[in-house]
Amino acid sequence: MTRGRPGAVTLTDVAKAANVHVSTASRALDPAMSFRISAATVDRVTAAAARLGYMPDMIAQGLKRGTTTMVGVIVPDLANPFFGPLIRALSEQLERRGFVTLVAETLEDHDRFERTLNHLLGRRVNAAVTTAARASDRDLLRRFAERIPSCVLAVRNIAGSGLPYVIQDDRQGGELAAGHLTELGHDVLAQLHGPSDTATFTERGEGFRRTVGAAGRVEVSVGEYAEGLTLSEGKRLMALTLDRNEANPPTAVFAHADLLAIGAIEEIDRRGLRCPQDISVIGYDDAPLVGHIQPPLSTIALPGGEIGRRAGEIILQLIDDPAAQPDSVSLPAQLIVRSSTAPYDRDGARRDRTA
Amino acid sequence: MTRGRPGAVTLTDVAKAANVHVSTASRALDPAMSFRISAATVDRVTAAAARLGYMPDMIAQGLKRGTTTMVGVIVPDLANPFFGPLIRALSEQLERRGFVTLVAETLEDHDRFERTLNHLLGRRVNAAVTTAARASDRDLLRRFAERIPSCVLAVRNIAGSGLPYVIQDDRQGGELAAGHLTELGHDVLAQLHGPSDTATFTERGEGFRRTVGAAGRVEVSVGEYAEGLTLSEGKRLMALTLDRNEANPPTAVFAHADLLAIGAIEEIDRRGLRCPQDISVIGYDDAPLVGHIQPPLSTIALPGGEIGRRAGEIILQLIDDPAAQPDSVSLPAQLIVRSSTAPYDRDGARRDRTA
DNA sequence: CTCATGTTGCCAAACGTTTGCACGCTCCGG
DNA sequence: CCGGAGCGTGCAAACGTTTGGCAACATGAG
Repeated sequence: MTRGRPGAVTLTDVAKAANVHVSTASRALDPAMSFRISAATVDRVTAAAARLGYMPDMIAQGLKRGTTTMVGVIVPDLANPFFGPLIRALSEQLERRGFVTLVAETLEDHDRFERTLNHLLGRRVNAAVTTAARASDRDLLRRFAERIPSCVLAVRNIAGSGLPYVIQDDRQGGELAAGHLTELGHDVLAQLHGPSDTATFTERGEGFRRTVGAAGRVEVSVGEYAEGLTLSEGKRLMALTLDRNEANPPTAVFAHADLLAIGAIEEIDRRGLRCPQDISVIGYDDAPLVGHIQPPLSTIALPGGEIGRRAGEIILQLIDDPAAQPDSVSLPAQLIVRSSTAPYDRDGARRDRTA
Repeated sequence: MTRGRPGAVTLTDVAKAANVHVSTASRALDPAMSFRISAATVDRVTAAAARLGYMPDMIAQGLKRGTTTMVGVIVPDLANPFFGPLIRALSEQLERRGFVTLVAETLEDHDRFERTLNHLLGRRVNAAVTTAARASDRDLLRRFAERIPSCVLAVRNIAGSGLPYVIQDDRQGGELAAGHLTELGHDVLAQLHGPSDTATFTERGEGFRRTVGAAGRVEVSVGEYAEGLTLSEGKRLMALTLDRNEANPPTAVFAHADLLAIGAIEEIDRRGLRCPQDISVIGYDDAPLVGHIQPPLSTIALPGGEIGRRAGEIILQLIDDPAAQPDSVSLPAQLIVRSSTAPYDRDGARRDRTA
């Protein structure tokens, strides 16, 4: 016995009402098939369907057609405002073609990532885009990609996965951040590093480190990574950075995410220091609202909407032609200077230190 | 012919590998049914399933069982950071029981809301929670609720829908805002009103208006509503409020959402006025980060996470027992005073006005 | 009048599961 | 030794669709 929704009107009901066979009804309602059916019949069926309020059962349809018109999107953290615009752009893009979006969160946890992937697999999604992949997920991802018609990586690329991606040039982002800070005259800098094991962040880190080195400045490091892109991790890392470098404190820090940056500023405030006068902080993402925080955050713009949109395009392209080899895209990074970064004030700093 | 995923291993494959009938395999793998099957067989089937990497097809399962273990969640605007924590709490709650979350966005648009509902209906979701319902959606919602086993309204209640809800006492929220502002000595106040036709906002408006009236203060109104909870709408409404009340400008405004408040502050800045010295602004939601903006936003806390969690609980309760009459909940509002509201400075204001 | 041709709609199988029913076996008491 | 109980398993129908194949019928040409 089935627990079918009471009152659910099925195609059979429509067919009966229109006095045709269910298969005829099916074809009449399918624009791609209705050419085989006489106009009169099509009208009759359409009318009956409308009258009864027929609504195709996507589940049955999915079973038969092998396509569920669902796409999964995996993000690390739904509470990070950066992902809102990304998800929106993506689902807007897909909705136009009748696809619906399944969102899931990993919280940077490998097991959780795997569970999520399995979930999507079991639900036979037609496509998936993940913004949460880490290097250790590579094999997982490959097995996964074999069984999902189209997968794309967004924001975070995984080398050797063979999957198309839509990312930003993270190295360039790191370089931009470093360039900005060194131009402001900062001599000792630090990074608040995003989760290890993720190309996105190692690239940012690399780009930054090299540029700082090339400029003859010094980077102090605590060798710790954020475990998530959250305020509290930002505070923690900032505290660590300050505590472990009392002898030679950095005057500028590059946080790999806006949320980390804001947490860092909070910690700076808590210690009675000021941003940007005592310490400049630059973030990454240009998430919504960060231009309004105190102080308005300088950051590297990572255009979530654009990324979502492009990822959607690739998905669609792949769905139309599974054999297509879509071009991956790497967007240029863009520096946004606001007020959380300021020139290094040698005298001001000295004054504070001796006060 | 089917376009089934290549390499998808089905229950039939498992059964074959374990030398049992497919029905036996099905039972062996279902904890609720496996008591009818001998331990040896269960082991054999489980082993085979593991070996082959079997993964049940939720689509087929959904078709047969009439349950898809999907729940839809409808929000007005994914770019509003308020909803992140809500969605997270909800999906965390549901994930534990194997449900997966479908998110959709309405952008405050009735047609879009209807399309979304139909989508969810067609996909046979087991439950839905909407945070985007408006009064004009009531009938739609009722028809919908008849066909979805469990529906709950979150954040926004719809009178007469008969659906359980998880909201906040919005009237009290409005009262709190008004109380705070009048206590600070403001004599002429204004509201930046959320979308019309939505109880949530009319309640907030009512609560505010009455309290202001009871305190003998005056509320100037532009009779316009925000069309969405966005920065730009906040700017627009604030500009309107200032332009139309040049003779008697408000010194304090109550925005029905943090995003509106931030937009308002932006407009205030743009005009060379200062918040809170010239105009106090209080928001609503206590969305992530608003405590960090400039100036730190006073607001009424609307606990998204808590609401999501409670909505999840109700959903689960309803799923376990469709006849249950779950208790709706109305959370108390809480005033969060930060720095965007300040005492009315008669002299300062007069000085500015005559300057 | 017949036959090729084309149109229209019906039949039935299939997608991968679940589940009521019945079958066959073992065991045990009478 | 028979009969029923009880257990484990297999059979087949069903969930709501889609679709290849075919039957039925009409049309027009030879």
